Amino acid sequence: MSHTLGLRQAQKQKTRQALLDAALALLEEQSLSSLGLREVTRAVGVAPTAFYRHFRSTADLGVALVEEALGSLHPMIRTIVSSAGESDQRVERAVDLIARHVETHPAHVRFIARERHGGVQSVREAIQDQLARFADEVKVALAKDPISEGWNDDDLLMLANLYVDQMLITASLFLDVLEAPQEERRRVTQAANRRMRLISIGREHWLD
Amino acid sequence: MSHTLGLRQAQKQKTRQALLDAALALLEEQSLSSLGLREVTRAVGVAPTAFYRHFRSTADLGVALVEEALGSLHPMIRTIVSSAGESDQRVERAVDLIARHVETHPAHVRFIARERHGGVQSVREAIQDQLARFADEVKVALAKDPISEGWNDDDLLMLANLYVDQMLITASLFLDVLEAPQEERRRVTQAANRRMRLISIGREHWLD
DNA sequence: TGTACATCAGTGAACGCGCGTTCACTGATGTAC
DNA sequence: TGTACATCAGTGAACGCGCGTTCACTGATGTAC
Repeated sequence: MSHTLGLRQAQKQKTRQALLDAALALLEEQSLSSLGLREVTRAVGVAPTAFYRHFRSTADLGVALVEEALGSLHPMIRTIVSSAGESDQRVERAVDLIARHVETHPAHVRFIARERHGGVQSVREAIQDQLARFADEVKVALAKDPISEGWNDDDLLMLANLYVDQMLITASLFLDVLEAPQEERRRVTQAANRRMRLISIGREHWLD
Repeated sequence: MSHTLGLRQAQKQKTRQALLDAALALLEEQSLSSLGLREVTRAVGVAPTAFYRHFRSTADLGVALVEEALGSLHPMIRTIVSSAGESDQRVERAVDLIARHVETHPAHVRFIARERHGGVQSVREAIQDQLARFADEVKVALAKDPISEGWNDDDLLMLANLYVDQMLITASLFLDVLEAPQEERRRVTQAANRRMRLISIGREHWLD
């Protein structure tokens, strides 16, 4: 028999998740630095004091949201960078994966885009940490690619960071057209594809 | 004789500018959506009610800050894109200009990076508007460059947007190392140069 | 299985505080003659 | 130049409100025997 959580622990997790979910929803229309603890508990339907059983502050909750939002991205990153095939097809597949992720996790993406340069230091740092990890993962994957033969470490990391930033920019562009007609979303997709393709071309001729 | 402002108008402008300056300073450590009108007037040394003589709300003040911050960038953009010479030298000059701008206007740069995806809609829109104008300026300049022969309009705009985003990312990287030892700032400069160079290379081979 | 005690997630009252906004005001500046 | 009146940037008191945090509490869940 596996060790299940126990009623008390399970209920606690449920409340904690409800607080995270409510906060994420409230953060669609404001920044973390203006999010109130009472707002969050009100949305969940618990007493304000219950908040302290789970988080020290809204900044602390924000750090937890970073883990939630960017933790779920690791698998996607891996899928993208390990994808095989012709260059243009890989680009299209990557952009498509990003578009799908934005459609399924819009609030997470908005949160990261907003708080990456936001007003709460601990959250900014948590995001930078995770993005640095992504860049490292991407770098390792790039190093394995035959195209990268002869590349030095600094250049690989540079390209990895460029890809990560590009991924975030692309995600944020898709966010802006989430509710827009398909025609406009198509235009964003094509612009994103072209951007990525230009970077790929630069990559292919880097050592010329 | 030119028409000077009159004592009353001049004093009003001075107070208004003091409010903008105080707000910009306060925004180094928080987001606009949590900036209080009383905070700003307290920092300036006027009564809270004086605020309303100049702005309807802090969001309104934010829009004014966008004009101030991005208005001052137009000349820099023009200098960068109209610069002549060998590709690598142009890249270095551009990165250097960005670094200098960040050193002389750190608070403006931070404000734009923070509020570009921040929690106040009217400010986000004002920033997107100005960035779209930048992209258009850059596009026009790119079109004049012989390298762009054979490029279609969509691709020119794509590249212009890529440059504008890259400029902001670079500026934000310099912001993070403003207080760091010169060695680290040098590393950021070189990484930024490499990024821009890779994009240049992609540009040169776009029509291959 | 039953009992006695410990734990602890969530409660609810209370606090002092700073907020945005209103209002009637003051007094220096501007204008008309 | 002087006078009488209008304008309006900035004032200061007052308001109702929601905030974060404290505290002692309750009662369901967990544990030891």
